[in-house]
Amino acid sequence: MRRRVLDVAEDSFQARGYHASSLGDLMAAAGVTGGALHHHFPTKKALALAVIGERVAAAVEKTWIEPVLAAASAREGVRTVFGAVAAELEQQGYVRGCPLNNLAHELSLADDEFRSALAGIFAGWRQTIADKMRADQTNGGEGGVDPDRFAALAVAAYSGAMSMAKTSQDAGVLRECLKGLESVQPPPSGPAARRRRRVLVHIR
Amino acid sequence: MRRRVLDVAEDSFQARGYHASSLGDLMAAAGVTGGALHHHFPTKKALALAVIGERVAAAVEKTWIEPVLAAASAREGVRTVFGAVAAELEQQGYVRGCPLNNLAHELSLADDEFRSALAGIFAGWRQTIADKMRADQTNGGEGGVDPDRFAALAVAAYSGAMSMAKTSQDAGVLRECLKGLESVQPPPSGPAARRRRRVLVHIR
DNA sequence: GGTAAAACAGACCGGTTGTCCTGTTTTGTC
DNA sequence: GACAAAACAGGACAACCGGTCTGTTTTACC
Repeated sequence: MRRRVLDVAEDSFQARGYHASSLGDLMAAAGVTGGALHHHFPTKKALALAVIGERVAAAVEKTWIEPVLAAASAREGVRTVFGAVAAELEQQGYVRGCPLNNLAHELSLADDEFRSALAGIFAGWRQTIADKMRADQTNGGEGGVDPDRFAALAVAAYSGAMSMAKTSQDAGVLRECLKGLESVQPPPSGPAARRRRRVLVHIR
Repeated sequence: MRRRVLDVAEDSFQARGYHASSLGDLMAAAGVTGGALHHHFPTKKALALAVIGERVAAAVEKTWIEPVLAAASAREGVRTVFGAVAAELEQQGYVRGCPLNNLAHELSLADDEFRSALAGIFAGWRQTIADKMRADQTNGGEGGVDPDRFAALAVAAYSGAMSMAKTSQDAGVLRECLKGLESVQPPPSGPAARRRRRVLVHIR
């Protein structure tokens, strides 16, 4: 029963947002009475906090963290996720946006508990990519590019691309941004640049 | 009077969002009676449409379009805007996010009129950067990088960085992403590059 | 300075929202 | 099978929301 409420809430929060999702609608959609809902989630805020902590975090984990960790490199992981998400969106024909971003925009200024919960997910997401790239570098690959910088850019590009994709209802911008991300190379400054590039070619 | 309402609405929509801004609050904050408000904006939706068309578009124009057009190059324009916004946010000590993005997330799935109005602003923004870079290229500068690709990435990176900055209440990620963007270089040409690219595509 | 339209005032209403409260049923445990 | 705790049912309610309505005042123009 608790799970049913969470399912419906997760879906409705993404499709309509937090404020536009009334508890009445959620109750009807989940087939749950007011008493039952209030038992598991005393307030609407508690419900949202649960959705963020249990569902949104899990979605990021499944969509991003796991594929990145499983990939051959950070770069490859980013490429894989962008491609997979773009393909999924194109197949389903509409774009509802990134659950994390959607809630982050609506809630992070409204309440500090919301904000820190969402910020934690963002931080973990970035750190996974950065750590992965650091591992790549100690393994001899991926010269020059700053891991934290790359991770921040990858997450920002994804989030921003999803915003535009949602607004234009067209996933094409995701592919555009991925191609742009592919062009992120270590800055060709000084003689070190040539060496780096050689290394990059080498390991492939 | 109409201007006063728009001022207050613009501010409240950015600080609290559309749904969380009640007309009662807006009336009180603007010192306007219900009748006056209803005279200028028959519905709340009409008010939001006016805010988007007159204020949000103008904000993007002033923050992005004008500086980019005035800059020596598209790249330089992007650099300038990122720096200026980061500096402004750091000075004021809090982050309310990008007005366009905030409303885009909350409204683009709710109503198609909202959606297309917001999508138009996004499109104009991207096109300005892309056109600027095309001009750079015909003037001999900026080789290799695809203008549309760069524009999409710049806008996405900015939007996404603002999302994270808003969620973490820290503008630092903006500077990180700018540094990442600086590393966007035309893909190295030559046999080595071609080989690498082939491998990358193959993996997908 | 008369007049029509626009601008504004302020009360009002139906509907909805989130929350709370009192019972009833189910579950787990000795 | 007694019994306490958790799970659930369902109504009640006070606050609030957006929208509408009827008047009054200001403005613009001939």
